[in-house]
Order: sequence, then C-alpha cells, then structure tokens
Amino acid sequence: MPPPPPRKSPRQQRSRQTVEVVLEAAAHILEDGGLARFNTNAVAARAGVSVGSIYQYFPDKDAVMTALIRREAARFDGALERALAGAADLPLDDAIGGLIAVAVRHQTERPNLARILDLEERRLGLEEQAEAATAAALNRLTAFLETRGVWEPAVSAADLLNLARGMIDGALGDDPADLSRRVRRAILGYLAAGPQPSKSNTTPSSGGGLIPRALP
Amino acid sequence: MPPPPPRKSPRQQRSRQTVEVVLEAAAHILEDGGLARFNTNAVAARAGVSVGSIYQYFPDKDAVMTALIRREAARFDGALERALAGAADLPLDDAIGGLIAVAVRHQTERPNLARILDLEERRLGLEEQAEAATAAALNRLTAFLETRGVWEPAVSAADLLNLARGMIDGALGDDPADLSRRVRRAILGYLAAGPQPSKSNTTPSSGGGLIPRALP
Amino acid sequence: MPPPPPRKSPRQQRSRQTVEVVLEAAAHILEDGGLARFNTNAVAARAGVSVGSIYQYFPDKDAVMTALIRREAARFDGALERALAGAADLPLDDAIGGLIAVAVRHQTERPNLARILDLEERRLGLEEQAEAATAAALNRLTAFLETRGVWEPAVSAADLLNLARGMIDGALGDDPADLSRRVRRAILGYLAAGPQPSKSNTTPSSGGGLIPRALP
Amino acid sequence: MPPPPPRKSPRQQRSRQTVEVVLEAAAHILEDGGLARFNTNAVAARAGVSVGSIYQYFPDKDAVMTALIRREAARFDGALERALAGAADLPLDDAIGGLIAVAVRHQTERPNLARILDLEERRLGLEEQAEAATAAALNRLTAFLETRGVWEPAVSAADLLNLARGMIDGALGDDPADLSRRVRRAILGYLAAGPQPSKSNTTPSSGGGLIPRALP
DNA sequence: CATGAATGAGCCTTCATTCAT
DNA sequence: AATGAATGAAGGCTCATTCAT
Repeated sequence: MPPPPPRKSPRQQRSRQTVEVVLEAAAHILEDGGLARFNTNAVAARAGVSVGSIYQYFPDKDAVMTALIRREAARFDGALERALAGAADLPLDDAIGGLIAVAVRHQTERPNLARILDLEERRLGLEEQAEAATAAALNRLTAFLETRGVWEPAVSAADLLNLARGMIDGALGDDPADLSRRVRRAILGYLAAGPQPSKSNTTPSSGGGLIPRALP
Repeated sequence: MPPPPPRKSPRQQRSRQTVEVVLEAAAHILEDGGLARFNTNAVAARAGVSVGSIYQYFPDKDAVMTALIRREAARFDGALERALAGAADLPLDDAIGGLIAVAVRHQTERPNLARILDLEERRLGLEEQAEAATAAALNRLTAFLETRGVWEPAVSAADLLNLARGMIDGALGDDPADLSRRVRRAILGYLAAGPQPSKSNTTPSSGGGLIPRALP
Repeated sequence: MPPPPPRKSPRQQRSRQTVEVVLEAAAHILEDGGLARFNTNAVAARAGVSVGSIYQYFPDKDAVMTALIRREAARFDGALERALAGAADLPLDDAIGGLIAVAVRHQTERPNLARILDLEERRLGLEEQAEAATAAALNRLTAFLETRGVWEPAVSAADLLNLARGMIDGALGDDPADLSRRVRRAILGYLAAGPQPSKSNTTPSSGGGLIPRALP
Repeated sequence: MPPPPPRKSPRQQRSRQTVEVVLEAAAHILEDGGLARFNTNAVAARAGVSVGSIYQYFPDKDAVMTALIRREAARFDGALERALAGAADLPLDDAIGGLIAVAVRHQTERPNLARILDLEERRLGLEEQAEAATAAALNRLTAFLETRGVWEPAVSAADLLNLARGMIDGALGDDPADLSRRVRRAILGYLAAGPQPSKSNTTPSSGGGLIPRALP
C-alpha cells in the first residue's frame, strides 16, 4: 500500500489556496475588464478575500501581476512539455500540429489576458531576467527543433513562437481550426524556406520562383 | 502651375496645430513612460498647452488615445502605400522586402508605442469598427497579394501582417537586418507553403517529407 | 497721495490664500485632535477646500507639516523681534520680562501645537538644516545677550530658550502671570549664576551657603 | 536568614516576561523609528512574540504605550531615589549635581524615546491622573527641596524638572559634561534667585546691574 | 494560552474633468 | 479660445484588531 501523499501543513495549504484564488481572480478581471479594472479592491472582492490578504502574500499590486505572468508562462510551458513528450516519434508535420494546438488553445481561451500579460511583462521588465518558464518553453522548443535538424534552432524557436503568437492574437475571432491550419502553414513554410540570404536572390532554387510554384 | 493648396482658416490652422502637438506629446509619453504615465496633465505639460485646451479638441482622454491610434495607423498605411507603389513591377521577393522594411521600421522606431496602441485599440473596440486606416492598409496589401495570384488574399494579408508584427515585436532587440531577413523568410515560406488541408496529410507532396527536404 | 499698494495678481492671491487656509486648518486640527487626527482629508475639510487643492500646493502631507513649522517659527521670531526692538533701552530685568511674555504667549495660546511641532521638527530633520526662522530667533537673542555682556551668548541663548520652553510646556495649566514670574526667575538666575566650573565647589561664595541665603 | 523572595507562579513569571519583552521592543522601535513605525505588528516581531500575545496582555495599542510610559517614569523615579538617598548629607551643590546626572543620563540614553513619551503622555491624558511614578519623583524632589529650605518646594520641584528637561532635550547633541554644567547653573541660579516679585522693580540691587556683576 | 492569517476601515495620493477668469 | 486651479471619486496600501486553529 502506498504511503499517503506528503500532507501539506495547514498553514501552507491555506497560503497556497489564497494565492491561487487571488491569481485566478486577477486573471478573470484582466480578461473581462482589462487593465483598467485591475485594481486591488476588485481583485480582492472577486477572490472573496480582503485587500489585506492580498498584501499578506504580495508586496504590491505589481507583484500580483508578476505572479500571474509567471503562472501563465508555467502553464504554457507545461502544456508544451506534454505536447512535445508525445511528439517525439511523430513526423514533423504532426508534431507541429500538436504544438500549434497548444498555442492556439492557450491564447484563445483567454485572449485578452494573454495580450495584457505580454504588455505587462515588458513594463515590469520581466523578459530581461529571462523569465524561467518562458525560457524553459523556449529551450524545450529549441531542443525539439534541433533534433529535427533545423538550423539556428534557438532563433527559429523564438521566431516561430512570436510568429504564432502574432497570428493567433490577430485572428482570435476566427475559427480555431482554420486558424490552426494557417499557423501550421506559416510555421512549416518558415521551416521549409530555410535560412535566407540577407540581401536577396543568390538562391536560384528559391528566389522569385519559389512563390509562384506555391500558387498553382 | 499647380493651384495653391486649399488654405485653412487661421482658426483651423491653430486647431490642427494644437491637435498635432497634443498627439505628439501623447506619443512621446506613451513611448517613454508607458500607459501609467499617460495622463491628461502630463500630456498637456509636454505639449506645452493647458489641460483645458486638450478638452477643447478631445471630448475625453480616450479620444486622445483614439486619435493617436488613427494617426499611427494612417502613417503606417501611408508608408505601405508608398512601398507598394514602387513595388508593382518588382519580383515578389523584392516587393516583400520593401514591405517588411516598412513594417520593421514602423514597429522598431517606437516599439513601446506600437504595442500599447495595439492593446488600446482592442480596449477601445476600434478594430471592430474596422479602423479606416488599418482597413486601408489591409486592403492595399490584399490587392497586392491578389495581383500576385495569392489565394485567399484577404486572409493571407491579415495573417502576414500579424505574423510579421508578432515576430518584430518579439525580437525588437535584434539586428534589424537579420530580423528583416527572418521575417521575409517567414512570409515567403507562408506564401510558398500555400493553403494547407485542415486536418493533415492528404497532400502527398508535402506531408512529413517537405520539411526534411528543406534542411540539407 | 500714495500709490495703491502693489496689487498681487489674482492667481498669486488665490494661491496664498489657499495655502494660508490650509495651514490654519492644519494648526487647528493638531491643536484639537493631535497628530492622530492630522490627515489630509480632515485638513481639507476643515480648510473648506478639496484634498486635491492641498496637493496643488504641497507635494505631500509632510510638506504641510513642514510649512506649518516654518510659519510658527517665523511668527515666534517676529514676535521676538518686536519685543527686542522695544527692549533695547530697558534694564535687563524688564527686557527679559518682555521676551518671556512673548514665549509664554506663544506656547500658551496653542499648547499642543507647539509641542507637536517640536516633535515633528525632529522627525522631519528640520533642526538639522538650521531652520531659518528658528536660527533667526536664536541669533536675535544671542545678539541681545551679547550687548548685555553675557558670556557665551550663543549657548546661553539656546539654553534660555530651551529652559523656558521646558518650563512653559510643563506648566501650561498654571496661571500665566505666575508662570512668567517663575520663568523670569529661572532666566535671571541662570544669567546671574554665570559660567560654573565643570566639576564642583571652587566657588566658596556659593556652596551650600548660597541657597539658604536666597531664602529669607 | 532572609526568607526567599515571594515566588511567582510559572504562569505569572511567563506573563511578566512577555510584558517585559514587549515593552522593550516598543521602546526600541520608538527610539529607532519614531511614532510612525510604532505598530503592533512591528512590536510583536521585534519582541519575538505574536500579535495575539500582545493583545493577551494589553487591551489595545495605547495600553502598550501607557505601560511603557509608566515603566520609564518608574525607572526615572528609581534612579532619582537612589541619587537622593546618597545626597542627604551632601552640600546642595553636589546633591544637585547628582540629580542632574540622573536626568541627563535618562534623557540622553534614548533621546527620542523620552520626547515621544512626553508627547504621548499628554495625548493619553496620563499627566492628569498624576502618573504614580512621576508623582513619586516629584514628591521625592519636593521633599528634598523642602529639607533644604526652598520655598514653594512643590512648584520649584516641577519647575526644575521641566527646566532641566527643556534644556537637555534641546541640547542632546552637546557634550554631556558641558550640558550638565549648564543645567546645574540654571538650577542653582533658579534656587539662588529665589521667589521674584510678580511685576518687576523692587530689586534696586538688580536691574541692569545684576548681570554685569555676575560676569567678572 | 500562543499563533498569525484574515479583516476592513481609513489614509495618502493621483488624475480626469470642470469652470471661473 | 486658453488657462490652470479646484474638485472629488477612485485606488494603493497600512495596520489595529479578531478569531479559528
């Protein structure tokens, strides 16, 4: 018989729960009301706790924002990890499909949240310190691309993530399936196109010829 | 001899000038201090006018934001127009290069501004009403793609714009030349990849085979 | 006919008046309710202005406190100046009497205010920067003592001021006339006693004998 | 053999100790951080107990303040008692010197504390109820002065205490030895000057001449 | 009894907006 | 029209006090 799972002390449990409920409330408010309605009183009310409790766990309002950003990044990274775990043996095409599904779902479920968090991440200077979870996701994707023989895997990973984010953000109203299709198209296209010379032509096989070929 | 430009009355001139100076101040403040420092007093001070004057020309603070968004959109559209005007006879490759240069320059010059305006555009529901200038830019690009025989030109135009914006936003620190190269790679890849089937394979020519082939 | 007095511009007038009314309200609140009730809302309400107006003229709450301290110091210095002006030709005894009256009146009129301001002066580190008005008062008194041939006039001036303040503060309930009499006794005694040797005795004329002799 | 001191029950002992540690923490905080940092959480943290424990022994925050005031008054009174015990047979001069040393040491060791407690004593209306320990000190000094034949010993005792406090508070930065000298000068002068007529004149021997005579 | 998380009234400060000059 | 002082609602944060554990 397995031993009972390590029991958290009540104190820790309650703390974690309060933190959790606050972050969830913060997420909902940002999603529904935008940055303008994101204030400590509203978050506390929605979380069903008092303002004071927020300040028990967060030094100030920005710290709530930061924690939320980290949490979302960790979630995304977790989903990415799971998707990549099952994608090791799949053809690139299908593997990419899984990753895109993750990304689309992530941005689509709470479209405003993701966008606001992006902006706030910058304001708070969190990208600078190479946010742990974001970096992990990037590393994960980089490693994956490397196993597939992609050149400049780190840069490509970042590009693909950004490209996908841009497309998804910009087309949140669209049918997710169609959006996924187009994102996959962009990603596969980016990978297929391969590194391009900085100025122009030189690659006789691609050049102006490549595109026309794609347009029957 | 060309006729003199339609002369504005002094009153109108002064009005335009005040509006202009206010918007410029607003842009600078958003760029330097973010949304947090964007307040009517600060804008007025930076613009060298009184708060009252702002309210003479804008019903409220959001109206300043809106006007700024429109102005920036118009600027982008104007730059796009000029780029496209000279691109009519160029090979797709080079034409795209010109467009990308416009986009990269636009987002790079005032990186924070562009991002904030994007977010505010949503908050204010301006995308909904199909922002005139944004729509114009989109139409312009759509028309361009159409002449090049791209399928689903409208959707593709939006995708490319979003994709490029995502990449540029996410890599603002990078060398512009290299960033431009990668954006071009993504765009050309997207176009070359052509419409993809929604589910997966079916296209024997692509499938898992396409990518490996692209990576020597 | 004399020209009309230099008219303050309406702007300045209103400003001065608001500042004045705010400081007066602050003084009243400190006097009546102590430090605990000294808050911006209460001051604004009592002054008959809005909180915002306070912040138009004072960067923060402490600045109101500081201004009040300066104002009171200036008032005391002014009163001292007037008292000394008329005391130049008086015998020391009477001159001192006038000064004491000023001090007693100052501390007695708003007993709590004076004490609180003293404490706050320290908290705000205002004594350090040698508060202009306080220093002026001290200098004035120092000069006066010097003309009377008192040794160490600067130190004595400070001692007398402090000594008087201590006595007055500690006996605010007493009859002002009697209090004044005792303060004068202390001051004249201090001056008459002259510099004392640091250790003890040496002064045969004083010793245990001095005091009894003073008590018929 | 003396009987063992009345043994407190462990419970009482612990209580006393907690009270002690809390008051000590309170004193330190007031000394270092002023009234502003004097809050129950800080006191509890510094005392190494929980907030709840403070409320076990004190009905509210003011009660902590009150207890601290009483403790300090008791300490001063204790020191005064010891000083007076040894001063019974000394010449007044030396006796006074000992008392002054006590006062200077008391105010100098924790200068801010003493000042804050003075103010708080007033706010809490503790002087009104003739604070036991303060009254004791006053009585002690009154009795001492009486044995020395000083007129109005009670009033004089209060005056001397206040006068000394004022001088010491106002000159805390000075060299203690020099400060003590000046305080002694003031006190001896006060005593030597004896009761003064309320109005003025009458003392032909003094007038403008008194002071010069004192300054050889 | 001790603990310390939770509570929420209250305070400082900002800023969109108005309006007398 | 332009100005900018005045307004006051709103929001960030603190801290005295309570109470479940």
